[in-house]
Amino acid sequence: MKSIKACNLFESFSEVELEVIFEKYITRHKVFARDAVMAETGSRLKSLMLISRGSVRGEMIDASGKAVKIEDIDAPGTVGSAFIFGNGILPVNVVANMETEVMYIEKSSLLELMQNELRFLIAFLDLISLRSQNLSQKIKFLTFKTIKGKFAQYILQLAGETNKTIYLQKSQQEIADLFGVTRPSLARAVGEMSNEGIILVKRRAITITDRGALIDLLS
Amino acid sequence: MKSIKACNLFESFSEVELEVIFEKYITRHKVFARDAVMAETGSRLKSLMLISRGSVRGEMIDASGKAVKIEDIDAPGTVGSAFIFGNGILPVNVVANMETEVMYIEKSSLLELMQNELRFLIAFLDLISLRSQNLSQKIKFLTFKTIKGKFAQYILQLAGETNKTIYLQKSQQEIADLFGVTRPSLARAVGEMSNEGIILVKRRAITITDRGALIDLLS
DNA sequence: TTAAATATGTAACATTTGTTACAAAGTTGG
DNA sequence: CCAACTTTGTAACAAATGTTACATATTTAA
Repeated sequence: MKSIKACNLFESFSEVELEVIFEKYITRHKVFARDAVMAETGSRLKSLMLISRGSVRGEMIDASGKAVKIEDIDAPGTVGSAFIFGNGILPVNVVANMETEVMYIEKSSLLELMQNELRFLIAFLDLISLRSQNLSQKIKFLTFKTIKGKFAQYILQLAGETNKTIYLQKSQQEIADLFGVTRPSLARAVGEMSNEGIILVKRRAITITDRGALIDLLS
Repeated sequence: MKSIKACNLFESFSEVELEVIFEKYITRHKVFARDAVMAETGSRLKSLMLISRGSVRGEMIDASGKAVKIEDIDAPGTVGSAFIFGNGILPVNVVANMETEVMYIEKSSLLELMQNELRFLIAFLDLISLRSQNLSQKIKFLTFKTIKGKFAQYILQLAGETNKTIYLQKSQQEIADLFGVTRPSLARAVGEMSNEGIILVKRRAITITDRGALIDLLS
């Protein structure tokens, strides 16, 4: 119960209200083992999945059968909010990263809740809107043409307006995966930016020495 | 009136019903000249914009001030459906591609309509969900590594399991934008696939001659 | 119908990124 | 402390994509 309250969807509801909602609308829940496929690409979603414990990933499968991770969603979170409406077709496989517990709310129940509870309507609209906004941000990021541009964007974002020195929290490999590039290519780009005097690199500590040049790399 | 009916949002409503909605909720409208900025990055949206005539584009401005077109929205369409909720901050400049007429519906009116009219609620959820799904698809294409792979994915999806010949509904430039590549690069990739005997290209008509090779390109 | 605008096909060359391989620097567990 | 492992730095070469330019085909508008 605490776990679904933690989902943004329900944060405005009291314990008592949640009790009622839970009784009325959460008709089933399920526990999946690590690496279990919880929902398959191409299937039609009939219920929203509330992740109350654990973590899942969305994987896209290309026609050759290779899996590509698109995103992770950890508890407490929701899966499928943007796919239960529209055409309803799930574009990813949803796979459990670890033992994961899921509660289901039927689409009809969602509509009922939205019509009866303005708070829920607003929370749901906020949820899918935020998701949309995150996707937009990700596209902006993927659209940066060069690796240097991506890295410039990345460290400028970490540094904010004023900071000069930041410490990378991810390994080169993880950052490369985030950018959709290879690790040596990222290392080379960082090395060149260092040689050009734009940044000062000491392993994971990055000092910005020429913010203007970094900004130029964005365009 | 006809023009707002054409928006998916209102297609289930009769002329008479629309008349009432129009009177009650459309409190202002405005005409913008070509290249006029209709809404600015960072502003807080208070109303949904219904494009009843013309065409607009969303432009992102990077830190160096350069504009990058993210998408076009033609009449009849809506602007801001995914940004009026969530944090409410518009991430793009909305600019008129030509003389464009816009009608506004306040956020509060939207909520009222959604609570009172199930058809409208579903139409709005469908609208923002479809948008989300389009963004997901774009990310999918941006993530495929080679242009040939992207194009293979694209036409396999259009062709389905059985079709051999498809007709591209978008121009090379539009497809290139979707992929995040340049138009000549896309043309070259398509030309090479044609030379390799994988597909047969006659302008926008594409015939799949070697489905196996297409699938190999995905990995 | 014709001129203008738009879309497509193609080419040469520059740039960026991938691939592969290895060395050096750091980290971890015994 | 040491050995095994991981992460980072670097290089040479291959492959993919971008850039620029122009010709040709098609569509649109006058």
